[in-house]
Amino acid sequence: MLSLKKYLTEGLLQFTILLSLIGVRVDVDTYLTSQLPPLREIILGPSSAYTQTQFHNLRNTLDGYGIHPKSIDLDNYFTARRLLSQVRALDRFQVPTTEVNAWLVHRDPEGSVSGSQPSSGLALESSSGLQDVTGPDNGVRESETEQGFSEDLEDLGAVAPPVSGDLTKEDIDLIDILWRQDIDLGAGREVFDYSHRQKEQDVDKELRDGGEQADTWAGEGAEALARDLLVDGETGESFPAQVPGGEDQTALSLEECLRLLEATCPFGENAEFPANVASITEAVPSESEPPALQNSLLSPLLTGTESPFDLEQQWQDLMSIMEMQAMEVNTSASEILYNAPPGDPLSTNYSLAPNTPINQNVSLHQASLGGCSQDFSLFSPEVENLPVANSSTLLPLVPSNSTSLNSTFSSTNLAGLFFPPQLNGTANDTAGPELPDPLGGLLDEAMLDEISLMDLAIEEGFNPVEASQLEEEFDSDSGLSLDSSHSPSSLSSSEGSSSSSSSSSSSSSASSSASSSFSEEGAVGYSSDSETLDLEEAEGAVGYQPEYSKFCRMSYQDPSQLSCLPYLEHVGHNHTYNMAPSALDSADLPPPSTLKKGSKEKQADFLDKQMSRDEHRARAMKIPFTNDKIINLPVEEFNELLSKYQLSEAQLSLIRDIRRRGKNKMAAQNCRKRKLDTILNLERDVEDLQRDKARLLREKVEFLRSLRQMKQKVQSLYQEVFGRLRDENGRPYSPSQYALQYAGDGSVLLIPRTMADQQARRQERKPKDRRK
DNA sequence: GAAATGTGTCATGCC
DNA sequence: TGGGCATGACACATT
Repeated sequence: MLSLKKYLTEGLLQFTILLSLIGVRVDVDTYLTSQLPPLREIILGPSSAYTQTQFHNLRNTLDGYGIHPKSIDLDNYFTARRLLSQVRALDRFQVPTTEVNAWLVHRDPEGSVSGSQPSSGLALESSSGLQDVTGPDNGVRESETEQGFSEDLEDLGAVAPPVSGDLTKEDIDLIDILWRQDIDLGAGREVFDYSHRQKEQDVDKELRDGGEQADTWAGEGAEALARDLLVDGETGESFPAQVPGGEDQTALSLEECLRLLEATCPFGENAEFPANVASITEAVPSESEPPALQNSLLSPLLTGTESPFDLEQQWQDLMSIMEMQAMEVNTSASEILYNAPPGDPLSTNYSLAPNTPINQNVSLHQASLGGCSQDFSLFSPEVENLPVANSSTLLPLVPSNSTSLNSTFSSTNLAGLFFPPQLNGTANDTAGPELPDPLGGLLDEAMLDEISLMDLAIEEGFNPVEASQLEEEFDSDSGLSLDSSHSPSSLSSSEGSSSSSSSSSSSSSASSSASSSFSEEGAVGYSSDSETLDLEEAEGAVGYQPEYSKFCRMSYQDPSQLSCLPYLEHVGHNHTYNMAPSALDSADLPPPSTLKKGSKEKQADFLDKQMSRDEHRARAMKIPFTNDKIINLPVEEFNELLSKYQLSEAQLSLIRDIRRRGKNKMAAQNCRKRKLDTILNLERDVEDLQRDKARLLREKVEFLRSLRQMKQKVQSLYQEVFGRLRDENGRPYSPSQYALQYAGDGSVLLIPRTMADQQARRQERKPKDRRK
């Protein structure tokens, strides 16, 4: 999440500045797809909703087991997790909007990427920007890009005031947003102001001189904070007010980007994405074909038997494939994307789907890559030699009974999905448009299978947003509530409560909550009406040892660092699922040094606040053993323990309640943990299924391509054979009167066209009947 | 102040 | 039958 945040922020800022420099107003929110969190959240930090659930999600992941959420080792874990997810992401095809932006900015300088390169189909397969996003060297490139942005941003942060003089108001606003982000990360705007920081240090010095020993931690914390602010550990941003050469770098970066924009300006104005393929084809540098040749595009395979199609279903099929591409198309999918057969409308739509993230920035795409022609040039070179199957030329060539199909497809060029232009392009004049389709039935069957496959895929519709969110969840290292407790506000409030007497606001609130719960419990029959919270009395309880088991219960592995800090005492959530009580006990023991500092009263007050209600009750009832024992001892030992003491009925009742509640509490924790595990497992399963689905769809596309190639071969052979046939007079047969018929034994027969049509119709009915 | 989330507790059912 | 566990539901605290 942080990397996304950083990446988005940096990319958006730089890009918006560039656009604003050329007078284009940018509403950055519109560039965010639904799979990204709101811009505000990305810039200002994740919401609490995200931060709170991270513990469980991470802890419950396979490699997250054993790491306590409050453990400082979690940082290492998060780092490892992030790296792991980056590695895993290598086989994903995800095109966040801003990544496309970065690709654009970095494409042009390489020079004229163009859509006119003859071998771009292959060349771009290895070097196209989209491929870069997921390619093996993606990490390197991305990091380079990120670094570039980061440097620029650092410079912006460092020298923003002088630069902003030349910037527009929007630029300043964006820089302001960045500052706010830094503020959110703990660095105030004044951090950028050297004089202000100096002032702050002076104030700190004064405070230290004042000799506030109780605030030692705060002073050190503030000092450390001030030190840390120089380099933000979270984002890697540097905040120093002066960075040598920073201004030059910024200027260079802006200049470079301006150059890019100048180069792409003509396309940049064309912000509107072409709504259909027809408009795209206009942009394609297509070679004009003579009408005769275009007429030959019609395949004899395209007989009326292939219509009518369910157009809506076809469209849904395409959308499902596009969805797949948007959600999770891995490298091989992108390979398909750019290796698809010429004119493959699937591929065309991959690039042009209005719902894909790429198209959010389509104008930019066009800007730097020379318009949509790039999309076509990405395919195999053959397509460039073909007239892009303009439906308007295709339309009249199709047999009359399929006009409905083509009239609908005419605007979208979808017909090519099932009627490959490549196939059409190889047709010769002799075959002509009126050649029969001897394989019509067979291929129809295949098509029907395709469609049913697509149906299957559509029914499994999945949400790309979820996958990305899931990844973000796994990747996020901002979910530590410890972090939130480090905030200045919590620091100050906890300081106040810890340094004050037992009547401090926080302690009184804790006490009041405890006492209120007593009365509440009393109302439901617990024998705790007369319980008091008098600590002195409790300490005098028979055999009662003030246990530290719940002292600083928020801590875990390093109590000396994390526990017992005053600012942690209001962290309400425990997150100690599955922790053995003994582990909790040993881990929760406060270091002696901490105990030395406070007076007895403070300790008692603190203990009092940390104790659970049942501990309060046990203390009040003078229960002679610890709650841990009550809860965790086996039944036999527990009964033995009870028999050792002379306990009143009320005490026994309380002990049994404590045991019951304690057991139930652990059970509830386990139950919740199991729930979370189940959810995570389900998420993983969904991911796996989505991956399988994407793979199947890719395979289907491959099969379609193979089928198309087979059709082409068959068509070529058909035309060749038919063209060589001569009647007894040595004249070629007319394709309007005769057709070749493939027999079951492999022989080929020349039959009258009428007969062939009848057979074709018969074969058309067969699959329909089978469907019924 | 509302919503989301975490936690403790109770009731209930099952083993 | 009692103990323990699992879980839904609820209340409350916290964010």
